[in-house]
Amino acid sequence: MIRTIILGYLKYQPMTGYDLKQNLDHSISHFWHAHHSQIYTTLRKMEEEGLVTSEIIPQNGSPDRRVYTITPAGRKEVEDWLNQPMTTASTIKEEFLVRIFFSAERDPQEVIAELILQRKLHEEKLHVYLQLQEHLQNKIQKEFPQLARDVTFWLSTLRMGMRFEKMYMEWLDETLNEIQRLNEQK
Amino acid sequence: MIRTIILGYLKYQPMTGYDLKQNLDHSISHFWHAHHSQIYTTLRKMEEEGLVTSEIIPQNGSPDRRVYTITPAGRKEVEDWLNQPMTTASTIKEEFLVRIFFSAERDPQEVIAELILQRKLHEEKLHVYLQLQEHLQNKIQKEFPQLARDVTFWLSTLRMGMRFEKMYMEWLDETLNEIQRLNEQK
DNA sequence: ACCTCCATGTAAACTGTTACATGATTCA
DNA sequence: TGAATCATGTAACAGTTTACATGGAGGT
Repeated sequence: MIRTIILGYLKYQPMTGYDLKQNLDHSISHFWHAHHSQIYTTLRKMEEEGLVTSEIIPQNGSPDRRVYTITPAGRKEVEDWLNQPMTTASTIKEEFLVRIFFSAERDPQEVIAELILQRKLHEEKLHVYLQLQEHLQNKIQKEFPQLARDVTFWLSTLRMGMRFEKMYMEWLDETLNEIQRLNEQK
Repeated sequence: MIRTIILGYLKYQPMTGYDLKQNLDHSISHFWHAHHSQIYTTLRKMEEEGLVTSEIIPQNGSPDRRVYTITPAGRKEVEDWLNQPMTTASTIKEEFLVRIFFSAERDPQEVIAELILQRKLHEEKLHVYLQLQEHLQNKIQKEFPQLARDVTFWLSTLRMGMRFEKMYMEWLDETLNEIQRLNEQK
């Protein structure tokens, strides 16, 4: 997956591993996170496979920048992937739900404290998404009108992020109430 | 993670790798999926580490069953994990959002078709959750009253699943409308 | 005759995370 | 003086997926 994401970005313009990491961290990382180590090694591997080429740009002081450019073969790989529709619903991996699943015997007060903490964390995420949305709408869309169509799609994924966080918070509230009720019954 | 999940299950009763797989497939797999190969190898590793013990139960015909039992050290591992509250919001990996993120240049009709297919798939998932909910409420909860408290927590995770699928469907509808609008403008 | 279920495993490949490692510049 | 940013990489490990492999029992 990270290969496709890198290629998808390089379709816009040549970039270094560092640039890619910066870009990811403010966009796709919200639904597909990657460490810089993975990005650098994947870029090297893709260069061997002829999907990207690289050129070293010397810097005054500090390490040289290695700028990667997508090749026609690289373009083909992303496009083939995009043209092959997804026929399954993606499976999620949600550690917090695993915890709740096995929490029946835990001290309810500790479970409640954990739910409250999660609520705070998800609220913060929602806040980040709201700011990103504003940034996309008020800066990117105006400064780069040629990206208008792309921004529409980026905003869609952001709206999913916001829906997700709101839904998560509602569920946390619901679960909190339920555990409190369970506690009072005894 | 799969280690903890296995231990969490073995706390209820001794089980074989096969049993674990069956159980997972109808519960936790909705938010943490595992293949049988991983379960079998993890069980072996955990036996070496003293977290579980195994006993072979011969079958008439067909392979023997290897039944795993949790040890005190195993119990401690799950409990320690549960007592250490989670202090981050889990990061999601949602392949479909990656696709949407990079879909600006795709043929809108194909994107729309893919959204419609996803909608169907998520509707089916919701349906499965509804059936599981009914099963938990009307069978398990009545046949095993000693599990009442556990069932409450299991139902909570199911409700998250249902909220998630509903939210996803709403987002798909929203996105579908938006792409259609985008298309008509041109 | 064929499919599904029961039941177990190994091996290889792929993917992802954590830790180690360096070093200049800029800002508080 | 110390932290953050720019900029790159390697190595070891952990976790996950895919493919290969076997074979009886019971139902259609």
